[in-house]
Amino acid sequence: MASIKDIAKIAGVSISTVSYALNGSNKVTEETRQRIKKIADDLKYVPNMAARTLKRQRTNIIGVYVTDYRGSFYGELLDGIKRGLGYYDYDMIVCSGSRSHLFIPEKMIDGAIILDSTFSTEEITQFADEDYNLVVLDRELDYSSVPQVLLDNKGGATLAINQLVELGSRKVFLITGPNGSYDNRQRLEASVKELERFNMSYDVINGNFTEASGHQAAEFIFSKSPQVPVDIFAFNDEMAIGIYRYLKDKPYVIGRDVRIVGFDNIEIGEFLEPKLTTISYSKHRWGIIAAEKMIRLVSNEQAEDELIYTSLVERE
Amino acid sequence: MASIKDIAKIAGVSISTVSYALNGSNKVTEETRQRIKKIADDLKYVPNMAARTLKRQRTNIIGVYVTDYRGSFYGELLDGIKRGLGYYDYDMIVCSGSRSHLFIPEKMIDGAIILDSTFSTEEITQFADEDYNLVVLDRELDYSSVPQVLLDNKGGATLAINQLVELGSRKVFLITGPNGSYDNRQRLEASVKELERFNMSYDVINGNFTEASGHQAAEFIFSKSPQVPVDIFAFNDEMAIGIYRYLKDKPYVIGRDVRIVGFDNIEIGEFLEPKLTTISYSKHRWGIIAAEKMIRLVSNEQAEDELIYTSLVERE
DNA sequence: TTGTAAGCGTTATCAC
DNA sequence: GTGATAACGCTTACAA
Repeated sequence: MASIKDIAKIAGVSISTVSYALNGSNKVTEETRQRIKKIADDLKYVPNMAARTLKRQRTNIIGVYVTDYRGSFYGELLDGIKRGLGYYDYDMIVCSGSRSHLFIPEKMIDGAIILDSTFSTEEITQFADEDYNLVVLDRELDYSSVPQVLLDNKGGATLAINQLVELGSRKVFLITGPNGSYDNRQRLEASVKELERFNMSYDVINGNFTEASGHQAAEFIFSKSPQVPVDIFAFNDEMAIGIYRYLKDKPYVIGRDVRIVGFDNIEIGEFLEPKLTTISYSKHRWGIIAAEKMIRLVSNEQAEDELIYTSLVERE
Repeated sequence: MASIKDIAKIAGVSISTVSYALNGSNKVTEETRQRIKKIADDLKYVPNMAARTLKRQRTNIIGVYVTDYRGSFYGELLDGIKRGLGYYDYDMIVCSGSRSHLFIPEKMIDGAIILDSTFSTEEITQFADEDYNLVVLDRELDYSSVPQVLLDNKGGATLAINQLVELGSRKVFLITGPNGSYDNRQRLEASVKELERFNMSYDVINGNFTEASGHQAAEFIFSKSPQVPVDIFAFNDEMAIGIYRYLKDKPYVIGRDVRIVGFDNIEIGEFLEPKLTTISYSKHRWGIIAAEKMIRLVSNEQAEDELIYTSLVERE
């Protein structure tokens, strides 16, 4: 509410003196600084963001865009980003929905970290052409100015297939995500490649990363009374959970008659019975690295693409 | 990048004409409006947020403050708030961490919806005194200008106890949240009151709403080889999950030897074996109502407190 | 119907 | 060391 004008009036100095005093310039005596700071505190002065931004042409805020707020997937990632940005005195806000895409050209934020399928790649490249600072976590882009921090989906899928191979699998059901998803395409490509290397047969069943689609896929598989053991690589854990749910009142025993590998290592997996074997990676680290890339961008430094490696979590 | 100045220059008009044309004022001919709009589009003009805010003195953005980003708890709530605000042309950003509290006095946001224990109640009342628009979801406050949208914790706790009573319970273990939590205190108070009404005995075991503390509580209870059935009211689902995990390799059978009621109805509950009985409420509706209160505030209308009612979800 | 100009709250450049 | 003052990009009352 109070502005530097008010402070200046009370202190009997000009507004520029107030500004200098408050911003720690050495152009003002220690004594006046103290006096002015005291008045500012008494008035509970806080600089107006809009005015400061208008002048400075930056906000020190980074926007993180997510597809939606649901799911236990984002929490750790956001924590990581926030931590990474905090080291460098940047604030973070989390946004979702296409209206908030406007924050970018409006210059409300100094940069955007994107894990949000409501951004079209075209939209992103347009922003990139206009020199906004962007980091993408959910797609490949042929834009050297937009660093990508991507999951090593191929490595993860290869690990998953190998695990099934080691268990003696002869045939694998692949339950995929939606076609539009970059992660899905990568996982599929690597899985097929690895399966063919071992000369194994496989069936591709289209899912869409939701628990419901996993349930459906299981229905499809088991309604044909397949030969046990049935081996399944679900391209994410949520779909694997759908399979668990389908099998709950069926005679098939998970771990013996059905072997499932998931992807993402979401929290629930550990509470399933039996615990879900899955492909894991550090979401926290993913966030920290994304933040680092963004910091480099706003500092006008070059930022390289980076891969987040995966590992197999073998459970029951 | 392009400003109305650029547009004015190209169109050969003054900046005010551009502003009028773009803001749909009827002070300019349809013809010039079209011409100017065309140029603006070509230049990909987007108004600068800081400048507009500085002039208008509002941002049309509401900040939602959460304690942290983890847990599957917030997703639906945020969805609800976003939906509720969207109806009225307000944007929403999600914030966490004490640094971002500054957004409020900086006037970066027109109001704050708070579900964030890092706000002290003193801080909130100070902001309220300075006439910022606040809605709280996580505490009681004697401030008529700050509407509260609270869970009916007492109703929920009463339901939980009644459920155990109906199952024939004689004694109940209450596993609480942290002392500082308003929700926890309410649940405890109502539970005790209800238990005493039925003349039942009970033990209070201090937890802190984390899964780990639920696990510990279970360890404490079962290490004393208690008389079965053991009846437990865990003040949230996460702690109930901790109990499940503890009991996994123990001889006690949940549903027969141990009966547990949780609180919150988080998603995981349905995948536990057996499914978790819990106290439920619509997080989505909670969010929508919180948004409505905020809209009333920014419209300078009176907003009443409101309670979000709970129900028992009886599972296995 | 269009243009001029003041003002929003800061920061920063220049005189003094 | 301090004070005027221009500038950031926009909206809007008023003048033309």
